Amino acid sequence: MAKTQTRNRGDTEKKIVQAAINLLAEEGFAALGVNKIAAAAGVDKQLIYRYFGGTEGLIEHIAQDLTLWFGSQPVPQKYPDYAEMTGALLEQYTQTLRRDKMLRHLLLWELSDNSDALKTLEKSRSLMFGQWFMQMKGDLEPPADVDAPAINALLLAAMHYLAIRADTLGCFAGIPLETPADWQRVQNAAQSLIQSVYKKERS
Amino acid sequence: MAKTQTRNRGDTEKKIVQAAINLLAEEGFAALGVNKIAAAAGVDKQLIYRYFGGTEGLIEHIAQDLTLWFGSQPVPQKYPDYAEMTGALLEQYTQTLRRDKMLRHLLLWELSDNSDALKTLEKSRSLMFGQWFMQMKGDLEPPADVDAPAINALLLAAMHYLAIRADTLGCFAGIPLETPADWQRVQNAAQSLIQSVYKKERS
DNA sequence: AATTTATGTCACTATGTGGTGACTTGTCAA
DNA sequence: TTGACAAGTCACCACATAGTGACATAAATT
Repeated sequence: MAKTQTRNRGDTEKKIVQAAINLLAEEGFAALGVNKIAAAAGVDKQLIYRYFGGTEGLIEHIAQDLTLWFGSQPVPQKYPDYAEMTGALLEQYTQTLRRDKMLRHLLLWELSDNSDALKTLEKSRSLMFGQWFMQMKGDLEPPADVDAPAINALLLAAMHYLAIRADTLGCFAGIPLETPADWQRVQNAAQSLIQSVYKKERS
Repeated sequence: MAKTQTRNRGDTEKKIVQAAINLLAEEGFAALGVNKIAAAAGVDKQLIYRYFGGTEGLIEHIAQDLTLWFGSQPVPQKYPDYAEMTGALLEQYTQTLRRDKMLRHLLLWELSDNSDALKTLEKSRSLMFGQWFMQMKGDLEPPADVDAPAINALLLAAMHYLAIRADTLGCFAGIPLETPADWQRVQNAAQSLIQSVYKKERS
């Protein structure tokens, strides 16, 4: 059989990182302490300090793993105009948001904590999102009389908030956020906003 | 001089509640522990257990104070149509959101915690907001072909997210959220969405 | 004035957290 | 085979948290 070592730094490092990611995905950032991570990894917490320099170092280390995690977005297509492209992007992104509990935990974490580790993590994630957007955008341009970046930010922000909120309250402003039908309604509302603001008049 | 008692349950109860509210306003819900509240109120924590039954009971007790706190919204006016009214409402609410750090802390708390106390707090706040909305709405009606409640929820959700996010990251999706000019841009984008979706065609 | 009630104070337990020094032991090279 | 270094283990510290029992004293009641 293969040479199985009882002591292997690389393996335990992976175990620690994986335990932290799982913990974040399942219980949220509040559970991300040295003790819990060590317990979840089946490892002494001393090793977290030795190999990563504590929780902060560990977070910085898993940042790249996380950004890669979210980098696996669907393939870009060609869209007829800016409105269609924005609509498709928002729809896709919202579905990802609804499926990936870890992403929601991460976004909530960004809202709650302002440590340096989180800032770098947000920065790289934001960068990767920007690249994805540019890829989908292609050479499409929004109408000159609307502030497309601000409008995109508004709609993304709304989806972020509603997705996080669905985990705890399950509704917002009288709009339920539980069933797929509930979310279809939200999606439709967002699409109507996009359509009307970008195609309000085709002179 | 007035009869000043050194021992007065009513006074210390008020001190405790006020300390909790101040703590929430300044440091957020993470600081809302029995120890910190007692220290801030200059009172032994034992009294918190005796009078309120611990932190949870205290939270339920201050819920009404908080809802009253946010109930002091500006006077409603008359607006020509639904779009104008919605726009004014969103603008007013966003300004409140930007000014009141405690409100932001409360909203973040609602996203992070799903205890029963928070649910009741959210419910009463939501109810009060609904009344305020109805008061501003009057007999105005949105166009029949748009899902106005969902659109309102989207825009409010966006503002919630951006307001909370401004406290930590200071920007979102490439849109800065620091200066009044930054926020004016966001407001303009929201207004353009409202205008276009409600007035897309006046056939 | 005496007594009872309730208000306030203190000390303490139990638990969890981040963090560190000292120790044993496996692994690999000389 | 032997020695050295790294990997892993354990015991501890200091601190903060929630929660409780026992006690002193001010205030109200008799």
